[in-house]
Amino acid sequence: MHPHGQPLTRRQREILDFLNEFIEQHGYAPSLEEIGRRFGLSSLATVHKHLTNLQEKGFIRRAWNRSRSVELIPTRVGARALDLPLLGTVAAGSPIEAVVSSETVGVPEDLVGQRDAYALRVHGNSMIDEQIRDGDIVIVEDRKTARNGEMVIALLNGTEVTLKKFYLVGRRIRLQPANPGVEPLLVDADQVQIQGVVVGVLRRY
Amino acid sequence: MHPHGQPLTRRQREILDFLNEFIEQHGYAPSLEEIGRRFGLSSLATVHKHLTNLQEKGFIRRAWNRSRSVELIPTRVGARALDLPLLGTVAAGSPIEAVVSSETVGVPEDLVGQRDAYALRVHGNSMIDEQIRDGDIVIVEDRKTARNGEMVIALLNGTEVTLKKFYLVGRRIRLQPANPGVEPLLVDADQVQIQGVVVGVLRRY
DNA sequence: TGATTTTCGCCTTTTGTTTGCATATAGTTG
DNA sequence: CAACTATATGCAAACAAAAGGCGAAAATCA
Repeated sequence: MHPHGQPLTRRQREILDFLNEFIEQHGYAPSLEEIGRRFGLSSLATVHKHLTNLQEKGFIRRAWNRSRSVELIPTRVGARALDLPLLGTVAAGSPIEAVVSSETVGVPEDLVGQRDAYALRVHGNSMIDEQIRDGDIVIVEDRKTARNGEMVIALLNGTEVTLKKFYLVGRRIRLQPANPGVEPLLVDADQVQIQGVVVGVLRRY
Repeated sequence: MHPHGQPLTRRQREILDFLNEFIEQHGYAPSLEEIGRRFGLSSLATVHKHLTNLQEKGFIRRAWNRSRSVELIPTRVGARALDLPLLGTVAAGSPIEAVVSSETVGVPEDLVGQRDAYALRVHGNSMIDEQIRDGDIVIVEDRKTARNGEMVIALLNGTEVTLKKFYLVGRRIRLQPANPGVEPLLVDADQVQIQGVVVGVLRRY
């Protein structure tokens, strides 16, 4: 459970939580006074002692006598991650907005196979019935073919790009929206081009 | 979160942010005077010292005595993934089944801070209203404290472990289930222990 | 030459460190 | 159990060093 050394006391845990939160928010560490104020401690010596304890237990690191120099010691890094390009935004029914920026998203490598893949940010709640919400990132495997039930990025008539579920019905293709209120599309196979298949979803809170 | 060397102070962070923003907008770096004007500094020596500090900490690079020569050192070297332990299965209302197996899950490092975290597999569809479905993996940051609206792993009376949304109401804590049909729990603060906060969701198709 | 950057003292504010003392609590041992 | 020990937690004050700041002069670049 704890990749670090010894277990923490309640107080130490609270302080560590605060450090984590503060650094996350501000981009720099709190001063001893700020820590003390947060916990109602009137003496900086107390805070200093706590930090020393956290350091000895291996949870933080400090430079000597340096302002705001506490650093959290990161958890072990093990697996590799792929840096997939974040190609744009997609919402059911509207075309992908291509993003010029070279934004990338770190993705665990076992989420995507050997093939090429990219990421799209989901816009709107139209896929909510597939448990995909606004802001989520979908991992798309770059494939031209799909199997029944897979969620695909489909290009219709060379213009419209949508995110729908894929079903092959005879010689036709049914594209089922995630939203049950919207009618499914039934089109000829040569009018739709599969751009990719959704293989994963990533959400951060 | 900081792939660079040493941590920054507040002022240094502000100046670095400004550099970042300025270069982004103009395509070239600001002069010392422009930096000083932005922060109300009347002496360029002050600005120069700040830049020197930022350089020593490895955040910027400068050419000697050349105008507007500050360059930002790219912040992310490469995407890594943490190998988080898959500690067990959780379903709202039922305790976590601890899994002894040393299964791990690759998680993009920017999904979790630098703090301890672990993963839980979600069982059942009781969290479906939070767009979390059966089989999803939630990333849990190991924290003892939570803020309102966060989804937490809560230990009740030392026995029952549930996944609920956290709200602090006066001296009490309201634990709101994801399923709207289930009544929220209102308990004293000392009867509930936060085991962690959900910071991300991972799904593969 | 003009616009910038560097360097040099000197100052104030912020921040971390240390020392001394006190209480609570948990674990250990006679 | 009582006594002992170690650790965690806390306060207050004194101290030292880093960070932040100033103005002016020197050095460079274009």
